[in-house]
Amino acid sequence: MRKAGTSGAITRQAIREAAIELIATHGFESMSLRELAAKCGIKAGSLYNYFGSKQDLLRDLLQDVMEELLREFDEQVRPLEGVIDQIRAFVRLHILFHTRRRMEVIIGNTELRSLTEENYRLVAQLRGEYESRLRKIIARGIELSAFRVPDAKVTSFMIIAALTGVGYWYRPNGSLSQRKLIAIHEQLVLQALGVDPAVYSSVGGEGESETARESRAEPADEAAASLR
Amino acid sequence: MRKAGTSGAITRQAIREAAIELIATHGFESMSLRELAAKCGIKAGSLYNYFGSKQDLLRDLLQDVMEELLREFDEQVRPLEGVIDQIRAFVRLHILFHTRRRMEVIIGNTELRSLTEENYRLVAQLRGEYESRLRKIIARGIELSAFRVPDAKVTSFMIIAALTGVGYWYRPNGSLSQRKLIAIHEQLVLQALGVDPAVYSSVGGEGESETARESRAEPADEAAASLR
Amino acid sequence: MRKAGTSGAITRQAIREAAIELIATHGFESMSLRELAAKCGIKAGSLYNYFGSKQDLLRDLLQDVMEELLREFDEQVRPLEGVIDQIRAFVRLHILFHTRRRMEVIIGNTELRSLTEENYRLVAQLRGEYESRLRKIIARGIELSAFRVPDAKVTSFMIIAALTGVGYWYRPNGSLSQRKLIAIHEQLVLQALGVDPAVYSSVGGEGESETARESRAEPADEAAASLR
Amino acid sequence: MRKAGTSGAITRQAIREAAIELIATHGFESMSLRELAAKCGIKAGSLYNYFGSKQDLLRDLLQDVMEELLREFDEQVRPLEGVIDQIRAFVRLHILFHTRRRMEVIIGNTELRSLTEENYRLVAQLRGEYESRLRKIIARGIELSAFRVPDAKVTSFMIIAALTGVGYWYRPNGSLSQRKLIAIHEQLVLQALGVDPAVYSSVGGEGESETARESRAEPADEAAASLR
DNA sequence: TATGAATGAGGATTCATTCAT
DNA sequence: GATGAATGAATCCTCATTCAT
Repeated sequence: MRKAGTSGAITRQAIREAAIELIATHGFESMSLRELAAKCGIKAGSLYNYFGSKQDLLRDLLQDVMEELLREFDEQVRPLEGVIDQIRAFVRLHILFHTRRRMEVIIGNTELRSLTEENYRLVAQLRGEYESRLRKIIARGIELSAFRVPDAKVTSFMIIAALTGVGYWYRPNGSLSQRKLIAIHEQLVLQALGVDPAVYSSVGGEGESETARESRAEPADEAAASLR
Repeated sequence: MRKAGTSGAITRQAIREAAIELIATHGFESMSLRELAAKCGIKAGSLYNYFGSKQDLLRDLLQDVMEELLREFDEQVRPLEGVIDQIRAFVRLHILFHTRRRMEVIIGNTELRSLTEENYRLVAQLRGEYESRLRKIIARGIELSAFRVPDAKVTSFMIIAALTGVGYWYRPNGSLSQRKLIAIHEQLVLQALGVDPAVYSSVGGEGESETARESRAEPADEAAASLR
Repeated sequence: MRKAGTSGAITRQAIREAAIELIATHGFESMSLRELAAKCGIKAGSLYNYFGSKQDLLRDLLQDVMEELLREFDEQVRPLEGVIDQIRAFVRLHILFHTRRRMEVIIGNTELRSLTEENYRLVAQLRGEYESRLRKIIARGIELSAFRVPDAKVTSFMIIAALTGVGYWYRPNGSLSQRKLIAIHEQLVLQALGVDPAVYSSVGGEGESETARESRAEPADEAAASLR
Repeated sequence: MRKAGTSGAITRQAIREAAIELIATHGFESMSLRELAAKCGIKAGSLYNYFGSKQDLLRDLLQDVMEELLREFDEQVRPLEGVIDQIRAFVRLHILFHTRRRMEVIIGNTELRSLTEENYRLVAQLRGEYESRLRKIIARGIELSAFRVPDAKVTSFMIIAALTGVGYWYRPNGSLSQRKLIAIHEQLVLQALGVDPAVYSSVGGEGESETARESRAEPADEAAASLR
């Protein structure tokens, strides 16, 4: 039977959003399809008009988020000239993305293990691609003597881990603005890369560091690896 | 009936180790008690001689690992005098702990959401304690003008996230030794804190930075947030 | 919406043929209407333009095949004079029908249990009719001393079972021609009825028995009660 | 929880018997495990203490019945000397087995299609073995000129089909005794094989044919391919 | 201590069927 | 005639847990 006034496209979007929230908070295995369906106002069986299996749903979510992240990288980071500007743009992109779509990103980190072997490879390849792009920037910065770090690969892992962590404790309505958040992490990352403060502070402008020092940020008391 | 030669203590230890491995690789919800029991050579029902419920088992694991981590912090970091030495010791402790007991640590990050409300509070409090200790070091470093970072809290989160990431890609038999791993991260963290290289390199000694630069590290190709 | 160029009659025939094949190979309960629809190039819901329910479809198939069989009996067997000629014609009819329409016939044997009580009675009555006609021939042959068997009813069941079995192992492109198949079974059935070989061999002509003895038949290795 | 006084062995046997009856009457696909469990006085989940899957249960039943049939063949038919005595013993064995264990035998014929490919091969091999043994007797009889039939393989299929049919219409409490049933089929089969009546009637003794002719057998009105 | 047998609740998934469009 | 979207009931199966033995 078909409810009057419903459209497939609307239901599809509702499923996507409900799934993201449920998986991010309870975990993929803990999310029952009954629960998901209820959140969308349909019955469990009807979900199968929209995906082939629970596993397919997860794969779609993880793949989509990574492809979107790569697309934004290509738009916002790749075209820039200097490595310092690229790192700045990367920090900005990563943090904005991880706060704007934090639930999807958490799923992307936490639920990899719930993918089948084949789907895992598919998504891991995209994640590898992202890390690889950062690594190339760092490697170039080392060659140009702009950065002073011993290992591009380990450094790229470290930066991604550091920035990704933000998504776990950031609260949308907290007192720490995204602008300040980005400014703080630009400084931390550039310092970690061994960039001379004289160089980067003159570029960033806007006096974020002073502002940030005054900020009365109230992030979560612990940086849990899960939502609550 | 009791199998000859088995002692409760041995079985208890076997359960602990098997559970850590299963949870780290498959996730807590995905680990069935039948599977766990089979790995220990007993039947599912017998597990209940060793714990009250699956939830209890998880709480015990998460609590134990955090208490041990705090104990090591008290021994190895707190007694030191200078904030730079303390940070160095912290990096060393955190990385050694996260590579030595990486599976327990992964569980500690990933399975928080599977704890009941009450157990979550208990474990979160311990994790908060750990982060708070690092934050105090950073705050003191800022006051002493040894560190140049805008926000102690955000910085502590960032450092913990950065170092914790190591546990996800580190492979015990990889070509990157623990010593080098620590050296690299000491440099990255101290730089991030804005410490003058002239200061810390004279202290570290042992020439890690040169060595590390030559290292042919082969960590995993992607830094997945799960074991495989 | 209506696809251009499709006509209801064509779709109706496609459904019939697809259903016969699917039921014969997978069984009625195992055939899903989605599967059936897909085989016909339509969607499941559209099937209901052609039948009232899955049960109706089954009843139609089983009823049609039995009515056709009875019609052919009336044309090819009933008009003959001698009981031996009638048995010969019966064997020929039954085998031709069971090889030509073997899938429908298999359904007729196997899926009776999937009929509702009411539909079962309807189809069983037709099947009883068919057996009853053979029984009457046999009974008349016993009276005329043409046949020497102890029980007409049991004998009729036995002959039908024997001949029906052919449909399960016969392969359309096997090396055993329908003509030989019929000749062999004519001999077996007439012998079973106790007919004097001197009598029937003179009638049959065409020298099948010699030919048949030379045949290099390769039927399936086992006579399974299902298609594969 | 364990009900006081229950034993696994008893439940196992109850499951076997209930499954045979349900599958024979409703079909394998139509038998729900809830229904099966209810018939055994347990809950559906408990069935899995006794088999790995519904498919395993079916395979076990089909395999067991064929292995038992082959065992009885080895005991009762193979040791005999003359081919006529062997055929007699075969008819007796087959009919006794197919009336005594008729429900298992029906499953064996009807549910082959519900086996997975692998299990099908396993059971089909046993069925092929049984047919092959009969074929060898017939082939020897042809060589010895004891039988006059054109094709040993087709004849073996025909005889098995003819005798197997009995299981479908035989009613345990009908007026046709097993002794008479066997006598009738001995006659039909030996006649079909072209054995001279003078030969076999002198051997069989006991005057079954007269007795049988008087019998007022009331088998089912139609010989359905399923139980009702 | 350990086990085998049981439970009851819940899991994902499939299905025939309906009906507004 | 055909479809896409929905339903509700049913499917097999798995699970943590219990308890008499």
